[in-house]
This record gives sequence, structure tokens and C-alpha cells, in this order.
Amino acid sequence: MSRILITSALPYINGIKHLGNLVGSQLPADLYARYCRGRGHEVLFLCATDEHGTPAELAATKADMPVDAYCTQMHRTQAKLAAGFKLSFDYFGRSSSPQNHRLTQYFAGRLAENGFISEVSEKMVYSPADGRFLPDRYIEGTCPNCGYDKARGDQCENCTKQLDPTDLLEPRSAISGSTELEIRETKHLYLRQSALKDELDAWIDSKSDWPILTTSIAKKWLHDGDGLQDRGITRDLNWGIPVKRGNDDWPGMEGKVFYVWFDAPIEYIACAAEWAEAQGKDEEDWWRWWRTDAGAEDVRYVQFMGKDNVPFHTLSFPSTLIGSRDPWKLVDYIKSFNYLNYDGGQFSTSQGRGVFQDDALDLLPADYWRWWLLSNAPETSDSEFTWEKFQTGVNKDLADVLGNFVSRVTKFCRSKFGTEVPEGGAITEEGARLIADLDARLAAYVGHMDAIEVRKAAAELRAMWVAGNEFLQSAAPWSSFKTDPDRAAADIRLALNLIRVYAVISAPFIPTATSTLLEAMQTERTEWPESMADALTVLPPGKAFTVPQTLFAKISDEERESWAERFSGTRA
RNA sequence: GGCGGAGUAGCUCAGUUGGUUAGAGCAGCGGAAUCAUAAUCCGCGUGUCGGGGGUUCAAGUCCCUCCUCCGCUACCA
Repeated sequence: MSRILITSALPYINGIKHLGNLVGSQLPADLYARYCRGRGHEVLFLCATDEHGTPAELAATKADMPVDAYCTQMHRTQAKLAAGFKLSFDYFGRSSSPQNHRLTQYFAGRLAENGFISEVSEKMVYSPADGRFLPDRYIEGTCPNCGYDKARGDQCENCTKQLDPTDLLEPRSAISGSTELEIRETKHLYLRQSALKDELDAWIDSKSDWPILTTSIAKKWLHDGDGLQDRGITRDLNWGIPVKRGNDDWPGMEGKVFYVWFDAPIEYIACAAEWAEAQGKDEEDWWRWWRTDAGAEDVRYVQFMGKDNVPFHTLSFPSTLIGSRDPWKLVDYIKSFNYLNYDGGQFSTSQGRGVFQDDALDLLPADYWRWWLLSNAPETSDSEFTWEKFQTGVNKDLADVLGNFVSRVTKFCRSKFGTEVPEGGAITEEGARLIADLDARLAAYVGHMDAIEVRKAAAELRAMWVAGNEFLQSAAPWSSFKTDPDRAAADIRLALNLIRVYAVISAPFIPTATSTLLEAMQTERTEWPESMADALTVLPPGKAFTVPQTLFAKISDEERESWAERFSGTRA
């Protein structure tokens, strides 16, 4: 047994997330967490809401709420949705927690002590009408290159030219529209990543097992142009973690807060502290996950995220940890995902395009979404959600192959032998073949899950469901029952046991169905199967069971059409 | 522009370090079976492996070049 620390990228607080966000980090992280627990490993699976920054303030303003109250409410909403999707976080924290305030300030202090913080004076755009400094992206104007009148301060979306806010003609605030903008001088802290470049480079070099996509992004940032650039880690905002140097005030930094990309990854650690506190545990209980001087040297730490998050997890956050010169645990493996598109375009939170978590759960139970999204996860390239693919995939895999297997086995047994596992007969030739086939497939499944190859794992799991149907077809107990009831009994006994095995090995993908099946088979034996021959005898002759309700109802063409219609536009 | 990813059967994709007749699922066609959610199982593919050139006894797999799509490009997160 080993110990595995798993974190999912933190969902941002400013609204309900869509299915693309779900499949890019939280869902595969949950798959892996459930699998590792199933294999008997000790797992700490953490996630939290990322709550600071300008978009949170604007969303709160729009909702006509104080930003802290808005975040509290939205955190509760996201937590409820996560529970709805059966995400098995050990703790779902908040980057605004007191624990994260303390840790973030602590890290800033350590980095300063070690000479990795510099203070830089710079000129930023200030909008008196909005009462705030404006990030580049929140300044709009006319592009000096192409004349597009809604170019943003960082880039023109029309001609893709990179801009500085001062390049814009007739600049205005994207928030209020005010054209009364001033340039004000302000001082900020910079994380001197450039001073850690060689250490980061060596660390990345040591990760030969990481996907090329991940290391190439990191390498590019390390070596492109003048190399890794220092990064501003403070902002002139109200909502955030006040800039302090450990417990001390930071002269000249009054009224400023840390930048979200500085404090958000630290929440991975603070979340463990939140978890410990909520469990009534002590500091040493979460240090053993995060401090290599306190037990974490044998922890395997795996992060899940969309590809857009990779630079921050390969460079910025490691800079924070390494620069502290404390023995914090660094990530061992980064699993990153491409994007899920929606019916020919992108999912978009800001444009309300696609299917959102709350809508999805209104339509169908979590297992439907979990199965389809995971078995079609955008691992090698972007993938696409369409209602037709979703309907076909779910109906075929879950209803026809798995659900119907359970139905035909339990109902056949009930009608011929009653609702107890039948006795008599011995393993048949078909049964032996099934066991050998399943042993080989289980090994492949485990290999894919260990490697976090999500689609391949799903395909192998499905192949195991198919193997059950093949077995029934060739053993044909409905036929042998007439001439050799003991033979039929032995085959059905095996098939009933297979239902329990399916429940156990399918749990990472479809945990609700697992519960239903275990309940129907009236067993609590959920240990991971080592040998199929043994695992398929766990339910002994005479053991009572019940015929479960339809495991997965099919999605009808009418439903599919109405959903496709309903979600074709954008939502408010 | 730079960096990266992708381009394989009607559709979605696998194809490890180059090596027997290029695979799977879905859809389609034919058949078997009738226990089951009209579900299941079996059989059926002459695909210019994006175009062109090259290396090699041998290339989807390596090299060069061109084309198309997508992502990232550092103060939105």
C-alpha cells in the first residue's frame, strides 16, 4: 500500500462550471482517487474553489452581493454540484480560508528571506470611475493595427496582435465604459523565478515520464526569449489575501493583495490543513502529506488540470515551493487534458454556451455523465460532445451491455432457480474461458488505470462487460437448463458473481451503479479482485439476492432532440 | 510570428523502440439465439494511414517539404 496525494485544478468561483471544466480536471482526478482507494492505497484527494481576483469581484457586483458573501454562496453551490457528480474529495476547501491566508503570507515571507522577492515600481492604468486599477484585459479600445473597436488591452481579438493598454486608441474601461483613465505609479512584489531557473530546469529534466505536452510547455517558458521571467505576485485589489511578510506588515504594500495565481496553488497545501482541522486532526497529520521531513517522502503526488494550467503548475508553484527552501513535497506526475468542445464550438462560461453542471444533473444521474465524459476524455487532442454521441455511447455501453447483462442474469435466475445463488455443478469449459479472459483484461485495465490512461481504461472495462455477454451467449444456460440443470446452475452462479465483480471494478467510473449492484447482490465485499477464479466465488450457493431496478434507462430520441434544442443557444 | 498538438475505415479514435495480410467501438449489411432494458452474440472493411520527396531489405511508424485544423503565447483565471 502506498500513499497518494491527488489534487484537481481549482474551479474558479465566478459561476457554475460546464462539462468541459468537469472533464478536464475534477472528474479524472476523482476516477483516479476512487481507483487508488479501491486498490487499497491511502489517498488524500483535495480540491477547493479559487476565489480571489477581479472576475470574482465583478461577478459579485453583478449579483449585487458583497464579494465574500458571494463566494460563500457560490462555494456552497459548487460543493453541492460536486457531490451531485459523486466527486469524492476528502475535503473541498476555499482559497479564501484562514489557513490559506496564513500559508500564503508565510510563503511570501520565506521567499523574501531567501532573496526571491523583488519590489518593482510600475505604471498601471487606474479608473477613477471604477475605483480600481484595471488589468490589461479590462481595458478596451480601438486597435491601432486593424481598427477593431473592441480590442482588449492585452491583445486584439480581431487581428490577434499583441498590445499594451497604452497602444489602444480611445481606451475605456471594459467594466464601466469610462474613458477617464489615468496612469498611476504603483509598487508590486515580483517572484524572482529567473533566479530559480536552473533548479526548475533540472527538476523538469528529471521528469522523463511526463507527457511531452507538459514538459514542452515548461521548457518553452524556461528557454524562450530571455528565459523564465519574474512574475508579479501582488495586485491593487480589495478582495484577496493581504500582502504580509509572514506575520509582519510589509511596508509599502498596504492595501494590496496577493495575485490569485500566487495564492491559488498554495491552497492545495492549505486545503490539507483545512481538512485536518475539520477532522479534528493536528498539524502533523497533514504535514505527513506535504512535508518530506514529516513523512511525505514516500507520498506520490499527482495533479490533474487542463492544459492551460500547465505553466503555473510546472514553474510558478514549484518556484514558490523550491524558493521557500523548506522541504515541501513537489508534484510527481501531472496529468493534463485538452478541451472538450460542444457541438462544433467551444464550451463557454462567459457566453453561457454548452451544458452546465446544474443542467446536466437535472437531466440525468451522474453516472451517465461520468461514463460518457471519461470514456471520451480529451487526452490526446480536443474531443467533442454532441447529443447524438452522448445518447449512443450511454445507451450502448451502460444500458445494453452492462445494464442488460445484470437484468438477463438476475431475471433468468429468478425464474429458474429463485432469488438465491444456485448450487450444483462445477465450472464449465465456457466458465473457465471467461475467467482466463477476464484475468487478462483485468491486468490490462489495471495497467491503464495505473498509467492514468482514461479512455483506454474505459475501453478495457467495457470489454469486460462484453465478455460477460459473450459468456452467456456461448454457455446458453437457458438451453442447458432443460437437459443439465446443474450445468446451468454453475454458469449462472458464475454470472451472478460477475455482477459483484463488475460493481467493484466499475466503481471509479460509475459509483452509483456500483452501490445499486452491491445492494442487489446483498454483499459488502468490495475488495479489489486479485484472481478472477477467487473473486467469482465470493457469493456462495444459497446466498440471497434481489433483482435490481433497471440500472440505466435509455435516452430516447425524443429526449435527445428536446435537449439538443434546449441547449442549442446560450443561457442567461 | 514562436512553441506545441492533431490530420488513419461513413463517424469517434488505437496503433509501443520502423518488421507477418493496418486495428477497436459506433453506424451499415447478413446470420444465430430468444434468458434479457427489441437487449445479446457471430460474420462481413480494395482505407491513396493529409499531399510530395527521401533514408531503409522493410515506414502510418524516421528525415525534409508543403497543406489543413486546434491549443498556448507569460497582469482573465
